[in-house]
Amino acid sequence: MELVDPHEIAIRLSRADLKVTPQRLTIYGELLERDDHPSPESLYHSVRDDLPKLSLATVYKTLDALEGAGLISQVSLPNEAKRYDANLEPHHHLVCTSCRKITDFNDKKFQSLEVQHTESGFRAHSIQVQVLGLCELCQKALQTHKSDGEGTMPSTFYNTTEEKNG
Amino acid sequence: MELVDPHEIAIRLSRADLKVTPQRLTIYGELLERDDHPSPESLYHSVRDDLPKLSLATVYKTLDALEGAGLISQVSLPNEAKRYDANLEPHHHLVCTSCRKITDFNDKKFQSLEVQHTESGFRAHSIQVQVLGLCELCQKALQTHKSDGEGTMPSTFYNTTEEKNG
DNA sequence: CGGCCAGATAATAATCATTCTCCATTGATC
DNA sequence: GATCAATGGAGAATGATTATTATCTGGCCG
Repeated sequence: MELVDPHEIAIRLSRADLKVTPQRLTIYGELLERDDHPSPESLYHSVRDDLPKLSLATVYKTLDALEGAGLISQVSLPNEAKRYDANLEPHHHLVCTSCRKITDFNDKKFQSLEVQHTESGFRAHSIQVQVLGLCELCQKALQTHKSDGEGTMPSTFYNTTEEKNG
Repeated sequence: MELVDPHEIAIRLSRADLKVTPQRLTIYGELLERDDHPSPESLYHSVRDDLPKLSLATVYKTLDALEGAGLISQVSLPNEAKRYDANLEPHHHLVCTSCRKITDFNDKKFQSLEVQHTESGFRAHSIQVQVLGLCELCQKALQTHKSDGEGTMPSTFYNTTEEKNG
């Protein structure tokens, strides 16, 4: 996603009043390099080459700290482990309901949505949009294996606000 | 939310090829009457007057079955238990980041969002919008207790796609 | 009417993600 | 170098959810 050198990462940590440690440099650096919105587990496995002694709990703590400091954010799906995102620019997500890949997604129409709603006294401060569907690979896979009875499709995932086109 | 008589509920279950049982009638009926998007736990407690022997696992299974049949949907928040919604009309949600109340939300601008995106081959089929902010009660509570250092605000909840107004 | 089958339910154990507890380590400051 | 606070590691504990297994219920066949 972004190529950020360790020094820059260190600066960001310091600015956020987080102590600069190898664990944080590595985990945050890894997250910055990836654009697949990894889970804590996934990050844990990714950085074990660099930090063989790292414990999973530390990954969780580090991600909590980074999120608390506003350096990263969560992009979580129902019925799944947390996923994290180091891209702080306002953007939304394409979510593949088959392989669950999450892709960043920018669109003027969505970008410009205002959140000044005061319905029933609610004061909005941000908005999240998730576009659900099938990524290119899963479309192909489903076409190829159509005779399998669509078994690749998870049975219960995201039923809210289906478009009514049928 | 809706007042649906047991007979109507029974019809819906039958149409969905679900056997009509007291548990399902009660749980689905309860969910239809509520507009707070309850969790399985919450539903479990709500219906214990009617079904004292009900087990929590049955609530989960019933909700799974109803969701699988397309009669209800999930509205889940990160770091929380599942929440369910019996309102199948296309709509979105206002989420209070303090008390986590979820309110249904309809807006033409959001309603009309098309999901014909084919970015990088992605085929969209539905869209979810969550508007995050503070409900009326929590706004008041925060104003009243301002001196408490905003302690009412959960530290980590939904950092994605903050509006940049400040 | 009594037994049988399928699906539904209850009770309980198991699983998974996540968090907590407790102690060791580190780094900054004196 | 000693001290204090923050951090990290190991593993236990927690909470939500799911799986397992046995029990129950209601329709159907004789």
